[in-house]
Amino acid sequence: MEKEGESAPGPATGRAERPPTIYDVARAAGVSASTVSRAFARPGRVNAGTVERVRLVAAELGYRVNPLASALPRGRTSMLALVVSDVTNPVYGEIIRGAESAAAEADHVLILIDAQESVRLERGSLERILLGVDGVVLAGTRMSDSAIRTAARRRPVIVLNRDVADVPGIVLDDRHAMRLVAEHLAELGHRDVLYISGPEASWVNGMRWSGLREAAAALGQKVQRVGPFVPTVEGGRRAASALDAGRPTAILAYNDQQAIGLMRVLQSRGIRVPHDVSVVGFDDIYPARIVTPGLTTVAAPLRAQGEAAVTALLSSRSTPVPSRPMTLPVKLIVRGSTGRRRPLRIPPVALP
Amino acid sequence: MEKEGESAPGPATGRAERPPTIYDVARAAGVSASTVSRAFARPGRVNAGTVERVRLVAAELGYRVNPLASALPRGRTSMLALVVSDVTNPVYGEIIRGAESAAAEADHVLILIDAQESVRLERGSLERILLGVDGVVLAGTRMSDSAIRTAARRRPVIVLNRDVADVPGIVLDDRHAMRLVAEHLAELGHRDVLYISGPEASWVNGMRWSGLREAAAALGQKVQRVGPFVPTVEGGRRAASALDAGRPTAILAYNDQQAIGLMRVLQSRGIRVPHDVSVVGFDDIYPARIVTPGLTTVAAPLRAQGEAAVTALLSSRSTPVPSRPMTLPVKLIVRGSTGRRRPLRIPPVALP
DNA sequence: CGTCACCCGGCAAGCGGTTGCCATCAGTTG
DNA sequence: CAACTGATGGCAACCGCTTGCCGGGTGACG
Repeated sequence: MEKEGESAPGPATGRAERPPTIYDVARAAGVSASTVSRAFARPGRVNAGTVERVRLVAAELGYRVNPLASALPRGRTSMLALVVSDVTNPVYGEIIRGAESAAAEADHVLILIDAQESVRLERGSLERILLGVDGVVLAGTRMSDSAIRTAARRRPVIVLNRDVADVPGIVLDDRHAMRLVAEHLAELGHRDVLYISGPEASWVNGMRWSGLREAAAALGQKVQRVGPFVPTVEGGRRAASALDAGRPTAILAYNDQQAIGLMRVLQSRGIRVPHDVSVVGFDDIYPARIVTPGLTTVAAPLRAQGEAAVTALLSSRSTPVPSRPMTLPVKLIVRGSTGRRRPLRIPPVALP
Repeated sequence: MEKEGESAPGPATGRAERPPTIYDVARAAGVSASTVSRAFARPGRVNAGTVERVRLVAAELGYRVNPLASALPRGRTSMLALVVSDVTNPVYGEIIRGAESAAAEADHVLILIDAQESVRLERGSLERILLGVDGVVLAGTRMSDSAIRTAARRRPVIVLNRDVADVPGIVLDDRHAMRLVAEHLAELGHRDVLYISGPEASWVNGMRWSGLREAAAALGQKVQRVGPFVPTVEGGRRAASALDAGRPTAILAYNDQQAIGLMRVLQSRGIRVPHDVSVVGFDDIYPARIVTPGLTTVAAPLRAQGEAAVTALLSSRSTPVPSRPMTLPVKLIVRGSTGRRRPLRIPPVALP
């Protein structure tokens, strides 16, 4: 692709003209179309000299193999899809990166679909491209288990952070994460923890809540939860209004976005973090380290998750579906938003 | 390997089996394949009752039109590509949203390509999908003008924030933006402004710098610039080391990411923003409003830009290429990072 | 010098839809 | 009642590329 036969015959800069096909190249090179095809698809099958000649002529003509046409008989497109529930969520940035690089390495292109938090849109887009790709990674999908299974029956699918029967998945060790959080808070003296729920349809939300309860129970902490709230900064802001409930000294949000939104409202109300209340997030997205104070949060190996997803997808043609999803490790990143427990004084607040 | 002519509209949850084609549906519905094709592609062309019957049978069989197969003879895939230089940059979030919704409205799917700041990857991916989509939006591309033109010759292309001859583009009113910034700073008494450069290859970087110089000259301000620095938070951090140069009382960064990185370093050095120095960004990405102090920045109509790009792309088949790129308006969002000029005292700093 | 295993290029049958063109057929029109 | 028209469905030729199969040409081997 660096040679780039820029010397295209059609100097017109307007719209596309009919691009050359293998037949055009074949004629110009004095060989048959099959030879041209082979020269590109399986060079070893053709005499080296012929390959070179064909390639040369092709370059002169500005020929490129038409991916659609070649995908049809082959049955494979060399394209993978990554469906995310919301591209504007920084969590996906790293996942995308990981997936993209693994795909590139395997000589596939990764196409990204943004569901914009809409199940309808998600299903629609998925439906449209499903047959056009070699496999799909579902990240943060809002679709039902059965819808996911239906898709998985038609093309290899791998789900992130969710356990769908018969569909391979990659999840985080939420249970362990919750233990880390509970222990950290316990060490700081916190005995009342509030959990801010994410979407009800979220599998991880359930995992985190039950993991937190379990860990807290083992440490003698009391936990409560409020929600659900949307997994965005705005959701965190809204959650602030539920704070009087339970008088927690520490709050764990479903994700960093919520935690950040929450902190902002608290601070604007004069409630100091972590002096008056500690806040913990989940994901360790970039903004978590630029807010003041820095957000204590659970770091997930997002990039690795993206890579693993694509790798698993590509190997799934040969490997049988493992019955249990792959679990990735997490760690706690302690920053400024958590501190020693203080006498509580959170006044009831209401949204403006 | 999938000949396996087993019976089975099989409920198996394994890998994909050979999906039904229009021929299968045709046989089951007692019509010809063309009728099935038309029942989906142009329902008006077939008797309403027949359409319904075909659709019913198709649903039972689980038939879906194969997008690849239908795209081949039609020459159109109903897919548009949006190539961004770096998905993790929040700027693109809104652009993607806008593009996505405009595409969805036109019944197209938007596929996203992340160039990961790599020209090689960008060209490679573009090359791979160019013939597989109906058009491409290039956002923040690092490719050369000639490479862009070459692509534009093969498929409709539209560039964002760049003016490439013969290729339609959508840019922001950088000149006006710079005037707004200069005036705002002038009102606050600033007479020395430092511009932090973005990538040299960036067209907008040049536009902004010249726009700033022009506006500043008209207001009797002195401007200097340092750089280039990468357009990320990290780039902003690095730029902090160049601050002693020129002793500015106000700094304009290439984008918000840099501005944020810069602010963080300044603050960690005990330099107060805006008390000691004012900072202005560009783009108005989400983090700009969650940092402390809030970042004064130029707001670009990103979403509208994404929408306009797709709209222009879809209509480009009929409309000739406008000689001048479309220009979108901008406005200045004043937050806490800019304030009245104070007696200067920025000590030289060096990176750790 | 006859055989045989390769090497190589060509032929042609698809892959799954789309669509121009034609044949029907029923309903109109004069 | 004949000529005419519009609605429908089928036929078959692609779209551009892949690939199983075939056969001529060669060098190696016996």
